[in-house]
Amino acid sequence: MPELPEVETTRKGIKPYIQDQRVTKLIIRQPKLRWPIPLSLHDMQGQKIRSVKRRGKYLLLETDQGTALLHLGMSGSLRVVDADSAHEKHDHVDIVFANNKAIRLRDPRRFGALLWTVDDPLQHKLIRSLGPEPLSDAFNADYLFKQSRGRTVSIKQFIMNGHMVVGVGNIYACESLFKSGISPKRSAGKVSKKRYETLVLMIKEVLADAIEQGGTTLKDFVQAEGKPGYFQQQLNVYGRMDDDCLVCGSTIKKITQGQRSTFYCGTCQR
DNA sequence: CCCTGAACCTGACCGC
DNA sequence: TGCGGTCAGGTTCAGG
Repeated sequence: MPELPEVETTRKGIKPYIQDQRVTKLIIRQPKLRWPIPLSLHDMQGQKIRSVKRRGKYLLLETDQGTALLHLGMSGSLRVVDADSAHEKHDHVDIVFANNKAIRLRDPRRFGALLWTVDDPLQHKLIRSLGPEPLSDAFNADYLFKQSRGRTVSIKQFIMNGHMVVGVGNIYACESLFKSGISPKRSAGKVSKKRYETLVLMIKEVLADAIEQGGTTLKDFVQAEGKPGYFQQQLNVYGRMDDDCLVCGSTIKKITQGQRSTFYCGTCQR
């Protein structure tokens, strides 16, 4: 489910409820996520949330004693609920706060993660080697062009690689390439500098627009307060196989790249 | 280092 | 209604 805009939407949604709030209780109904939830996470109890940050698709809940790292995987969502409200299937964790609110992690497929680190979270193994934030100045055409030289992978898989740039998942990779007029099949190493200029701009534009719209709700993404996102109304190619291209009218195609579906317009994208 | 494909897991949907 | 196959918004890891 969640790419960067959905995670950022979630971050913004939970922050007002938990910033400076003290964790009173941790309820772990299912510890088996991508990795087991560590017992040390209980050290979070009694701590105040000092900041609610995001790095790539990871949420960082910082306290004085350590930081919770939270990833939503493919099917995860976080909602703010009343602490005593009834949980449903796949509601694996509640982090309960002194204000009687809780953030509740639901993740049917359990590809998400919830970890605890007492060290600098940015130096954590999973975070350390991540590429730049797509909306930062560090993510620019010079950088991406240099990284791409000599690489034979498709441009689509290249921009989805979190070590190159974080946060660009399957939907927004497809959409950014469409807006850039670049074929998803082209080798990353053969894309010109000029086209990387465009691509970087389009990635930034698509992600920023999606954040403004509260993310994309395909089936079950919800914001922290339970509302869906609205960016799906602006999708040009994702999920539109056999539909007409909104720009040129030709038929949108679907192929598989790196075990993921890619949607594109063979006329607009070269 | 680079690339590819398996693995992790559940649920929805489709065709028979 | 049931059954099997396919697909799904992510990422790590093993092997070549």
